[in-house]
Amino acid sequence: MTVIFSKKCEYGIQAVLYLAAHLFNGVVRVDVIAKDLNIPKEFASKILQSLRDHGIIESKKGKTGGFNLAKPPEKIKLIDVVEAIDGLDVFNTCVLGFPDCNPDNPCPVHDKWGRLRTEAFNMLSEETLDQFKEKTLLKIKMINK
Amino acid sequence: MTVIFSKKCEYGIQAVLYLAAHLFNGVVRVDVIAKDLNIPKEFASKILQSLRDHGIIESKKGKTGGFNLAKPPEKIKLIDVVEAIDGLDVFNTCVLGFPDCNPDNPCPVHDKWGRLRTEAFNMLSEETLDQFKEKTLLKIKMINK
DNA sequence: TATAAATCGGATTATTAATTCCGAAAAAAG
DNA sequence: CTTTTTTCGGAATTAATAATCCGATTTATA
Repeated sequence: MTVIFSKKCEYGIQAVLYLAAHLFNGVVRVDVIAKDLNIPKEFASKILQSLRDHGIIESKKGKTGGFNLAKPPEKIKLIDVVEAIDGLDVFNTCVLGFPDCNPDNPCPVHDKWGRLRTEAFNMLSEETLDQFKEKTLLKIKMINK
Repeated sequence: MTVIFSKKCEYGIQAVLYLAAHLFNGVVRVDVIAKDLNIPKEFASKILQSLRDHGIIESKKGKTGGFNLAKPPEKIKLIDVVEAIDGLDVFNTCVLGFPDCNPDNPCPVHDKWGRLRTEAFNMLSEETLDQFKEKTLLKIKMINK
């Protein structure tokens, strides 16, 4: 096994990209999102609720209910979703699991890995959701083909 | 939660680095390794057995038994340990969990992430265990201080 | 050859992550 | 105001990973 983000986080990112790409107007129902992204519906529901609690998306209840982004897509970054669901520990914890890995007491790969980690963090922090729209639409179109 | 390598793999890497740094001659007992690295003894035992099955380390049974590297440290890379325990899926699977993520059908971060992933793979493939000896010794000295 | 000290390996337990179930509450529409 | 359709939220279940237990086997040594 090897994971970078938890399933929750992966699905959360997918869902947020999805919502950013489906900004006509109004909300999208969980079952639609879940179907389009191949996410178990009830699981998607939980994840969306959690993203709502974190202020990234918002929900409308009742008939005609569903979810949409809480802010314009230019104001949301992938790192926000990661932070909300998995937290930012990957970017601070030793890859090799050594205790107290820090510049004064580094693990054998501390420096090299640190650089990679920073690049990864930047990658998730630099672009905003609107910049992923085209690619997201293309990808989603392919999922259920 | 967020993980890159499983605990098994983290501990496995630590143990292999440890053995490479403790190349006097002869084997090291599991309980010594486990104590020095703060790994639960029985768990360490299982992981070492698995690394032995993969030909990375070897074991000597009975009194005066223990473990040592199966090959000289110049011939072992960290990626070998990763491959043996977690496999190489992280380097081939979509970070965002999208299905069928490949150049023809890329996820929104496919290219950028691909580059990072390659760097990570190289980092684990370029250096051999002997090159980590000094750093490993320093680190281990600090763990139980 | 008996004893002590180690690994071996299979089974079990514990913990955490992933997923599902379901009744309650909300809101639109007939 | 009743029905329909949706989110809400808490509990339960399942699956995967992490960790432990323990008796059997191996080997050195007294």
